[in-house]
Amino acid sequence: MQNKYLTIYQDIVDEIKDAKYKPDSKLPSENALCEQYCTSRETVRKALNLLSQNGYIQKVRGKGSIVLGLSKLDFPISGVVSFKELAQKMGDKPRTIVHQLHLDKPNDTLINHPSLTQQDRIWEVVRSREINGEKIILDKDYLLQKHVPSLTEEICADSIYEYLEKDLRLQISFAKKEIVVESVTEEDQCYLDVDGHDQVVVVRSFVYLEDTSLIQYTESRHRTDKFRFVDFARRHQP
Amino acid sequence: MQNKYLTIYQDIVDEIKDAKYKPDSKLPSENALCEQYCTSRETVRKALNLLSQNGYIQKVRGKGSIVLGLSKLDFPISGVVSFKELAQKMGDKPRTIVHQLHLDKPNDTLINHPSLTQQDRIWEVVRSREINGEKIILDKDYLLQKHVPSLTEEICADSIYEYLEKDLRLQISFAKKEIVVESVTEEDQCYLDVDGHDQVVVVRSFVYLEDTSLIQYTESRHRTDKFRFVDFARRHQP
DNA sequence: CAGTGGTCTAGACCACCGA
DNA sequence: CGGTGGTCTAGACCACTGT
Repeated sequence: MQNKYLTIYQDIVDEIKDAKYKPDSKLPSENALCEQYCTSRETVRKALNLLSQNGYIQKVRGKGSIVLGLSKLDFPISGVVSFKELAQKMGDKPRTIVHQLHLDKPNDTLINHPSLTQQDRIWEVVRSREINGEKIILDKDYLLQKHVPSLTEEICADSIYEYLEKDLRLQISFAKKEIVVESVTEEDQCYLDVDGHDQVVVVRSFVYLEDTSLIQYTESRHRTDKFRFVDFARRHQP
Repeated sequence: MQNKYLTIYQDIVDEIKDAKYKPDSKLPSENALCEQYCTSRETVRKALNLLSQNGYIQKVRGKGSIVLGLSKLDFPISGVVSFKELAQKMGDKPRTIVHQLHLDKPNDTLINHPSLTQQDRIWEVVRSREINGEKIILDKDYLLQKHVPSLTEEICADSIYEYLEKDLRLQISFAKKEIVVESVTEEDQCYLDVDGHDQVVVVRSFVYLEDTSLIQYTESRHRTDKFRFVDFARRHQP
């Protein structure tokens, strides 16, 4: 069995999704949940804080914990999510076309990164993502060979993330992400159905492992008319 | 004096910014911090968790807390941030031009929102934001009069957020945000220096108070060449 | 007022890491 | 092995909400 507080968290998430706790209604009080789960209050509070951070509830002092409308469900991208997870949520038939896959020296973007030395070799992967028959995303991935010794076309056509986490047992921890709009390049025109657009949305991410070492740099280029980024943001006081 | 754990948090943030704790070095252990701040371990851990959530450190079990490179400093937008806060970080001279300010019935976007009734009246504010002499952002704000009884041009030209939080003492709690790219409208051409662009980045936000009631809907329309969204995302396991 | 969530304490045991 | 962070407990006091 896993953590007690994660169990409670998952339990309540399920109950919210099953509408046993309805939006705008209140969760049982923390003390009540302590009894229900036979645990201490701090443990219950850990679970509730997770629920709050992930947008399921809102805690109000002196009143209780209010269940929010199901914000999470229509979150295409938020945090670090892979294309496969995303496509599955959208219920479409995704297709991935691998255009390039080879080892190379670090490029200009990576060469100065502190986690890298000149000797490091980088897997360079270029893929188009197709949804409903249209190539709307161009993904350029750069993976450090010291963390990912080998890589095949089959893996790239499926999901690199899944391979990293399930097979290599690597723990992705966090990512720094930038979203900007840029002009289409020749490469975009070659690998995307640009459909007359002259700009693309570019999402650049540096992805890190639990020990804070860089494992991947990604440039994800989206056709502007198909791009949507949804976020749930708490105003942090500190 | 404020919270003990917030004090510790702020203290360490300052020390990271002053380079007393350097990137890739380790923070003192939790037990050491307990002694240093004369407090219990859970309190220290609360502060460290905040640091971790905000991208200052990365905790590694069995090793310690590693100071990350200063990610937060070059974050133009992340979470809920006002234009004034943003402009100040960029060190530019911002200017706000108020084009419209009046009370009206809820529009199509708001009419079906659960926090609203047909009787509610909405402050409608249209403003251009100018940086370095160019009008690059068009902000369309809709504020619920039941939460914001009165509004003046002076307030809108300064900062609505500051007025809400400092004067009205309202606690902004969270926001649901969407980012998409759309074609420029006539209104954009009228109030923005579109400069030949035919698309804008649109950030739509629903802003909520601590009691989960809606206070504001905002449409922020950015010239694509000046838009940049930076995010620090942790992969959440649960 | 009683009940709620927010903070804090002083312990405990565990899993993990490095020497 | 000792030191680290991760989890958990059983209490305590506080600030806030409603009635």
